[in-house]
Amino acid sequence: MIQELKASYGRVFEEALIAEIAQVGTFKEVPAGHKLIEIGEYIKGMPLLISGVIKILREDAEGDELLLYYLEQGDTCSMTMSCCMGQTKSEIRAIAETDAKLIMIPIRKMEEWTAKYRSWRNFVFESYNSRLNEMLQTIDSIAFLNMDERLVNYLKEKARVNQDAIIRNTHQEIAYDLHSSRVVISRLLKKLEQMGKIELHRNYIRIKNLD
Amino acid sequence: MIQELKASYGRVFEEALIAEIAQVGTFKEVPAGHKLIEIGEYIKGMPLLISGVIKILREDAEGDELLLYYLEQGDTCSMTMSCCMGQTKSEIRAIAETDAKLIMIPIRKMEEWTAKYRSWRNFVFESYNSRLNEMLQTIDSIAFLNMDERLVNYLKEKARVNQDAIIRNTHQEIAYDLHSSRVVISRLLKKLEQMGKIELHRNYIRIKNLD
DNA sequence: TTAAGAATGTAACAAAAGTCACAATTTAGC
DNA sequence: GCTAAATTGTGACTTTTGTTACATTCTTAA
Repeated sequence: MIQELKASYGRVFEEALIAEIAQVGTFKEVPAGHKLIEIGEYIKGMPLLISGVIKILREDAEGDELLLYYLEQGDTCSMTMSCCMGQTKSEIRAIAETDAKLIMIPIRKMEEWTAKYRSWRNFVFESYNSRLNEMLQTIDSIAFLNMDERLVNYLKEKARVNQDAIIRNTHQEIAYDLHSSRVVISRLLKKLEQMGKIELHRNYIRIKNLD
Repeated sequence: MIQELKASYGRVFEEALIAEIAQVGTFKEVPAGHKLIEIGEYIKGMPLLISGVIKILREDAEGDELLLYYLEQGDTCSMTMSCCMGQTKSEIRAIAETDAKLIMIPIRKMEEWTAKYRSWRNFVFESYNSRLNEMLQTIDSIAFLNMDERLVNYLKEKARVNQDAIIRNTHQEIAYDLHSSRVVISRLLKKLEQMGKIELHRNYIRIKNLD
């Protein structure tokens, strides 16, 4: 565990903190598709992502979903932090987008380390920061863009986090993430294909040029 | 200044911190409509809101606006914090919704107090927390609700923060906040009036019953 | 007092997104 | 192989939202 910690967080945390994390943290490996946190659940610990991608979703009362953002290597879940602090239930769902490795930190350590380690404070603040900015981007998308532009951004972002020009999703799954309907997504994807920007196949989409 | 600080933050901060704030903070009083922060500006200090209401807006490249949330007594601006930390430009615009009193804290004190005062740490975390949750609510509104429901929520929230059943705005101003068009808002307001939920007047709206 | 500007009301139309229905094709399990 | 389920394509239609145009009323400033 120490090696993986150092690889991902060696430049972020000081030695002493790394050692503490290795001592109290528990290593966890989850497969793609695994649900890490469900809406309404109480949080057991705070995750530090070592490798892989986690997607964070919001859901409304009717069960309609919306993709908020992705967590990548070196990220943690601010929502989780906020839940830990207030002892409240989770407002979001977290699902492994790819196979992922992470380290779970017990909640009680958070406050302790915030007082003790400057690097931990910076990490926590920067993390909150990134999440706030990602939320702003999400808001920009749904407030200011049409569905065709949101779809293009979605495909780009998904290709980026997975480092793969092939999007392995059905139209229905994409529709869920964007909180739209399958028919609408199929229609817009077909248009993108006709423009030569993507290639459509069953169960996957090849990105050719989305600029 | 000490009295006002104690009234708003006496139960939040310990004595020693209150004294420090009084020492290094500068008191500021601004009228309704005053612009506190503009998008792209660098932040000079961190505001602690003593009284009044501040509205936080997002704007896209074309200049289209969207109301994100309101800050009330006891709140601070997490966006500002995040900007201070990273030395980046502001992502949002802040405008006084009512006359407001606030105390500006120099940036350099933030990191110092985070290490020194437990109550400051809690305050900062809770503040980030509140803002994340408000952003989530904003996302819920624009992603999951139709404009008529968003309008009702807007009127309710505005009446709540101003503690006034009279909304002193033109339809155009409401349209800007909701990122819609004046005609659409007029149309929906007229419907609400016909349902007996509000009364329309020139330059103001009286809320009768929005439940 | 009067003209200009601001605010609101409203009809007609256009665009974006969602819904329904059903066909065609592929895949998986028996 | 065969059937059922999953996936995609598409036409027709509805709903929601936005746009354009213009009338009416109120306010303000010359």
